Amino acid sequence: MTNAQKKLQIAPLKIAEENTPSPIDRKELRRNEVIDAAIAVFAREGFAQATMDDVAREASIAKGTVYLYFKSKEDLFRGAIESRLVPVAERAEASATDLSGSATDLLQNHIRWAYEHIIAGDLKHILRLVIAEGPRFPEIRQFYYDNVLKRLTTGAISTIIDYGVERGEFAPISQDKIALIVMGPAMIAGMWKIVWDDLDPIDLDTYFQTHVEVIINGVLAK
Amino acid sequence: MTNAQKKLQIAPLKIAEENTPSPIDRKELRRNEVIDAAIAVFAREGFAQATMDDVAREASIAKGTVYLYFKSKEDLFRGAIESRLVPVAERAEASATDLSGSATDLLQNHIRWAYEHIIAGDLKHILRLVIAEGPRFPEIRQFYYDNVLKRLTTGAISTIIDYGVERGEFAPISQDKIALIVMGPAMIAGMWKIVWDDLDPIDLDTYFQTHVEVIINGVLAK
Amino acid sequence: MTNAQKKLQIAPLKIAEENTPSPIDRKELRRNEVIDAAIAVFAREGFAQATMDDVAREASIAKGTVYLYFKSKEDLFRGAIESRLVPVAERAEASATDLSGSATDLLQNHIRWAYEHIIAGDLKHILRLVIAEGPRFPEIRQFYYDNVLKRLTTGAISTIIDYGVERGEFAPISQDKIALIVMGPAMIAGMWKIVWDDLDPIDLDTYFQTHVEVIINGVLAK
Amino acid sequence: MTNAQKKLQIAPLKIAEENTPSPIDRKELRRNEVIDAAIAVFAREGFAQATMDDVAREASIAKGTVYLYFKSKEDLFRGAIESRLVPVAERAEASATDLSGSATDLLQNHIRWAYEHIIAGDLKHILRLVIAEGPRFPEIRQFYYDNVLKRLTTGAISTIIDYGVERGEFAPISQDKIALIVMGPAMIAGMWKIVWDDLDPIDLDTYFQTHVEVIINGVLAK
DNA sequence: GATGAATGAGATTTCATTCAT
DNA sequence: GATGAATGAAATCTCATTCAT
Repeated sequence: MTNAQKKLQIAPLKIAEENTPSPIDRKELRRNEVIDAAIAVFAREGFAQATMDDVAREASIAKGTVYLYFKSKEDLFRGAIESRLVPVAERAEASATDLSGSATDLLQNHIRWAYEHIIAGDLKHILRLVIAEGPRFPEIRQFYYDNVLKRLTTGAISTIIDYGVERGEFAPISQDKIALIVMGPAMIAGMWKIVWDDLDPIDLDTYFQTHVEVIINGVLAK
Repeated sequence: MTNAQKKLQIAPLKIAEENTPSPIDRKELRRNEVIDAAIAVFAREGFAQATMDDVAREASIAKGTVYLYFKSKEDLFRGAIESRLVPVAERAEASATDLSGSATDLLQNHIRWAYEHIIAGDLKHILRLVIAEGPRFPEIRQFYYDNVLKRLTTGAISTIIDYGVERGEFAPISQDKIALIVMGPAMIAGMWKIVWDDLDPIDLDTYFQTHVEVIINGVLAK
Repeated sequence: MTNAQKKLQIAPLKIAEENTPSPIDRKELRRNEVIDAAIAVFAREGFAQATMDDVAREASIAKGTVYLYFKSKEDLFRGAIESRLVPVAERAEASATDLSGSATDLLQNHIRWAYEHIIAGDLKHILRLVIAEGPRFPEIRQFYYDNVLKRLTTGAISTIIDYGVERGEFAPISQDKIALIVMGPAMIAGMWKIVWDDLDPIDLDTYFQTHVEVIINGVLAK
Repeated sequence: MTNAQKKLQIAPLKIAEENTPSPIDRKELRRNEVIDAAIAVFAREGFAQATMDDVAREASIAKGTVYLYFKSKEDLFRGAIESRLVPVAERAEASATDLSGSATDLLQNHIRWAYEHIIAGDLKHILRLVIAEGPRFPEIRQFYYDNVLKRLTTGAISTIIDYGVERGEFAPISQDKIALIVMGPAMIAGMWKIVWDDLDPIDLDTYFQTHVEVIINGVLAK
């Protein structure tokens, strides 16, 4: 693509539609506000300790209103977590498609992506909630497995590893949970940031560097 | 009474009476029973969802009896977790004293120890409880940090790594949380066994093997 | 819309709807219902023996509803007693303003007022509750002192006595608790009516007569 | 009685019997210790708030031991109060026997006695307990009435007043509760000392003086 | 007789959920 | 649709009473 072409390419105007959104959009919008509030409260308090009042207050609505969008507290918990995981799942899906070039680079980029989007962002709280409440919420546990962990273990990372092994770039590894070994240090860093960071903070940049070095050295063919 | 008489006085044989322990022992014993029950219930239900009735029923005692040993549910939670961590802390303390021979072997043994005692045993539940409830229980978070994590990060593993680096056996690594990177895969495997093992089980033996291989290759000097 | 139109716009008549009070009024109303029930129950059972269930049942509402208006049983006790004392305090305040004419008449009227409003009415129960629970409720003790007893001892009666002494109508008396001596017989009659009246009833009319005669004879200058 | 006689009158030696009292005495002794502890605790906490543990601790015995002497908390309350009232009742009985000399003096001495033994001593706490709990303990209410109030209203004071009226010393008064009017200021002073004395203390000496002056002036014939 | 661990009924309080306005 | 007052089931915790030692 030349510069000339670039200049001609004009994105369509994004006109901010401030005026009344359609009823459906409005409902969707409000639902999302409730979810945002719910995630904030659940992350802060945990599922059992959080109250519907907390959620309503966080969303600046009345308690009864929450029940217009979710039929129970459990339903809200499931809905909130699931809605947050969908984008991750989609991106995770997309990311492992083009297997080309250095497997080392692919792996490193993938780990970086996890740090940037999960560990440094809000999604680490979802992981913690699932670890904390998963045993009591089979649906959530299942959903997290289907959308995150399965994609991790049988998808993305696992695929890259296989690709690296095929190329002779990585040592031969036959371990269906290799993705957990590769990503474990990142996940634990996320938990640490939530629970212990104020006692003894992790510097994510250097931690990430060391993590990548150790793991990639660890899988490289000798 | 004369000295002669004194000398003749022979203390009666102390026959170990197994059936009636001293009151102090009995109290300690009962306290431990309550703790065992509490750990089981908290591991199953989480702190907030667990009820004192559950704990009492698990220990086959009346609800009020629990309050003879712990003054509140929170106190029971703290007491139970702390009592379970003391032995770990002590063993962890002792384990890193003799730095001799191959750093690789030392490291491998240490990782094996963690799998055998924490991941394969009950202690993984403690880790999960601390991740789940830590933010709401500063004392527990602190206690876990002081007795487990600090010993892990600044003690044991960290010491072995330094030793390996000095010997030229390991590549130079300067990362204060290296222990987390080294142990992360094990910790996450523990969480997995609690939450997702029935959906997709981890074979701990082979997982451990791969974990050790990758990590030790990862830290070895080239 | 033009100005002309605006002028023609006439606000609809506000017909006082007695059946649907404003939300604020309703809330205040309900709060008062709870207080009425609470006073009845506390007077009957005392603070410690009264249960929140009793109060709720007396008010014909659910147990939880009481907690919408008072955050604890103690709070309800304080709130109920204080709300009952405000009118007394206000009237007591107003009553001692016009010092004119016979001090004897003023004093007699004041004692009569106490019999009519405190001893014959419900307020004697408040006095009993404060005597019974005061030591454990510093705030209530203080509140009763500030609003009733201080006004009695340094206000009202005390002022009338001083006025009578100045006029030469009463014998010189210097006793800061004279009001207690003057009102003591009435207060004790109130306690009697609550505790022993069914065993041996007091005829308040003649008791009041004798009380006034003795006390006024007692303070008159000879 | 002459001085000589006085000197000759020698009280018998009171030999302290430190060695094991008879079983019956010992039981009585222990029972009294429990009662002392109970009175102290009930006075401090009220009936409902006091716990059997408090009483046992105050008496330095085990909780179960209290039940060897009293079959329930209510029984202990009744027993403790009644045991404390017996001496008062007996003395009150004895005190009104010799009607001779000035009725004014008799009355004054009787009021003084009340201040010295009831208001300044511990017995004011019994009065408060009966006012506080009487409605819920018919037996106690009855007992206090029979042993204290009836003797007060139909006995002692009442008799002195009648005697004074007959002598022409007192104005004619026909009021069966005159004793309450006469003693009311003292009783209220007792309640004040328990509940409000730290906020605004009563000086009992001058209060007593004024009380006597006002009441005796109040009943004197003009 | 004395102990104090154990009991369990009953109290206070919370909070998810409903529903009249 | 939105509200928030009302509900009542269920939780924590207390404590009078019992009873094995």
